[in-house]
Amino acid sequence: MISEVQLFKLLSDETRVRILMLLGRRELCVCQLMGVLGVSQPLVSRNISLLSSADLLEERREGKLVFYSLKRKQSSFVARILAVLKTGLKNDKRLLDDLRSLGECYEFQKKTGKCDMKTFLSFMETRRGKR
Amino acid sequence: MISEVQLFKLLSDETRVRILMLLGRRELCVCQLMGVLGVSQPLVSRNISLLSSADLLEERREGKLVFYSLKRKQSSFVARILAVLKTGLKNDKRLLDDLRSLGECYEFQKKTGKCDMKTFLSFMETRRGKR
DNA sequence: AAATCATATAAACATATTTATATATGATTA
DNA sequence: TAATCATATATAAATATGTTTATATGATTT
Repeated sequence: MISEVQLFKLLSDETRVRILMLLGRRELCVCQLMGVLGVSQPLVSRNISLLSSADLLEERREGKLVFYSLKRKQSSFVARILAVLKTGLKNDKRLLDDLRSLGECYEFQKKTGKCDMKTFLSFMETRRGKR
Repeated sequence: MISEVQLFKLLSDETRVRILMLLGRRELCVCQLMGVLGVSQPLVSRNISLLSSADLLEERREGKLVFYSLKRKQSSFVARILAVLKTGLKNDKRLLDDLRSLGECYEFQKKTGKCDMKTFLSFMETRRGKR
């Protein structure tokens, strides 16, 4: 029962759920998550580390960047819970907003060709300001 | 997203999960839960109250006893998560043990004809001692 | 090699949660 | 109505968690 309860503990934080849902779509580095979520870098790193400890994530290094994504192969329990969660959040306002930000972030990257944290963050700031 | 995260928060405690799984089988009063779980009365009451606040339980008064059970009609999200959880815990040692205790508790009640907290608890104690 | 950048970790603090202890409520029975 | 029983709640102590600030690491570029 411990592992099941442990999973729920991880899912009982909004930031982590948002991260999981984003990483389920596409791999992202910490700075991109910062931009999309609008939270501090240590907070992203900390939560990533918690999720990693539970073996939920995969990581891939590319130069200085570390790209994280949701592990494809999960235990059936984890897979089922995440599937239910994904369905349950299909129309969640906050998550839809995150996904939109993710799209914009992706466009911005394609345009600038790199993941420059500073410019990226300031871009996300102005975008956020527009709402 | 708040309600989903809130549900996970409730499920991130072993005592509450055990209570939920038991109440999914059969309605139980606080003193029976105490006996089966082997935890204090205020702890049972507190967790029952948390679960009730989230509208997960039904209650039925019968004299001094209050019988709780898992609400039949749940939101589809809650229903799905609980279903996955139940499946995931099908072979959980602790839960199997609880269910066995529940059976014995039920037998004891049928025999004595009432839910007498004192005698019931001491009965469960001796039972627990035997292992 | 020095400077810079992305990420990780540590330390400190605030807040929340769990649990136990003590007490209150509300129903029943003597 | 006094006593007892089942349950609820208030309080307090212990523990855990989330978040920020500051610092460290490890890689890259100049």
